[in-house]
Amino acid sequence: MTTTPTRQRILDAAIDLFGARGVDAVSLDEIARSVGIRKQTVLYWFPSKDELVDAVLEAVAAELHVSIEAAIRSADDDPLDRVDAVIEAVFRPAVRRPALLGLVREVSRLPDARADRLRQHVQPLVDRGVDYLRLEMDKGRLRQGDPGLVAGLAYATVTGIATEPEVLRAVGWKPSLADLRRLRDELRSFLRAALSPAT
Amino acid sequence: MTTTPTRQRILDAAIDLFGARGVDAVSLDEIARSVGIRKQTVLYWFPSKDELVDAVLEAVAAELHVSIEAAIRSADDDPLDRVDAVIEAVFRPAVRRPALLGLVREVSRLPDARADRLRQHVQPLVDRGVDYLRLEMDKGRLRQGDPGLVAGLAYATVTGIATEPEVLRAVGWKPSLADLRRLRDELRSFLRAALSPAT
DNA sequence: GGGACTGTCTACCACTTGGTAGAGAGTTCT
DNA sequence: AGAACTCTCTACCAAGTGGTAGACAGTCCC
Repeated sequence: MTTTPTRQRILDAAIDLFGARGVDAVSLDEIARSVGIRKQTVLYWFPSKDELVDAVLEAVAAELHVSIEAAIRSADDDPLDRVDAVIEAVFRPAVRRPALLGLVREVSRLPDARADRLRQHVQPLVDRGVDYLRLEMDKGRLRQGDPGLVAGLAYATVTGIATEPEVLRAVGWKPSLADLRRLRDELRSFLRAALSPAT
Repeated sequence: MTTTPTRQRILDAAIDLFGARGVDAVSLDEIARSVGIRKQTVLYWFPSKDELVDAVLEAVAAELHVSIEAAIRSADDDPLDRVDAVIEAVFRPAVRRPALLGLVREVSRLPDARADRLRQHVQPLVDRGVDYLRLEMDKGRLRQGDPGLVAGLAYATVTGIATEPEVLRAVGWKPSLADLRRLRDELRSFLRAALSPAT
């Protein structure tokens, strides 16, 4: 039998639930129920809720890391094309699993200690991205600005739009495949315009 | 005596706590404690937690509405200047009270019924904004695009950056007054570039 | 003065939370 | 065969949740 092992099933369910409604609002009982086991089995695999949260965040970070890394490597030299590739890399898994980016947002309400630990994990990726932006700005292939803040703003745009379906509904957007494509294209134009060098 | 009335003090505390940590993670007991009263007094003013949440959301929506409305009226004709003014209008109250935009984000995890009600409340403002963008796009004073999605993206950028201090810390930003100004200026350039008509 | 009203409180209640203790069934090792 | 190990379970528990009932003091109106 190749049934997914219990641990992984718990992790999957936790990603979806935590991402959709927040860590605090989801109980171990609810996670267990959605997997079809008892809460105590959850606590067997993850000795406490805190450790489950850690494991979930690490898994998500790793998944996005791999996806982004691959996108950058396969894109060609132009920095705007690379930005496109990263958007694509973040968008695809997020569509398959809408809760994923919601989880990223959960980080901002984590206790400091855990947030620090997670940031250390992601910091090298961030630093490389920022260095890259600075380099391309110097070359004149991206609009001048503070590379760190520009990176933060681009990130905010992508995660913001992906995690606030309410906003999109307010402007008449529906979660269909066609509208999803429209959104992706518009996001691409938006960021290209925001990042293109002044003419 | 002109001490703030109890009801208002409860509302203020609830805005801060809900905004910082989410509606689900904050108990009535905690709100009461932070005001210096008992939970039952909270329940006297707001018959249930749900009604408190409603009141909090409505108060925040009203505050932002007024602030944005005033900013638009006082800005001059150029659409990019008006966008600047709106950013300023959203930024200033958000700095004075960091939890404010966090609360806006809470909307996306509200039960549908409540979210709908709140959206109805804000819909006219949104519609006017989108119509305005469309008009200026037609005049060629803003970059062409889907006005609704562009509005959503700009909104996502502003609220995203304001509600994710973790991200900013990762790129070396500190919550000082000088850095705050740098952030505001960078946000302004970013959105100007994203919205300016193609040359 | 006496009743109605207002605002805050204490005392509970049923329910849910994260977590502990340990039983019991299968499997693996020797 | 039997010991050790792995996994899932039932049975609890203390603490906290949103909410109800009603006592009590002060003020206002007649």
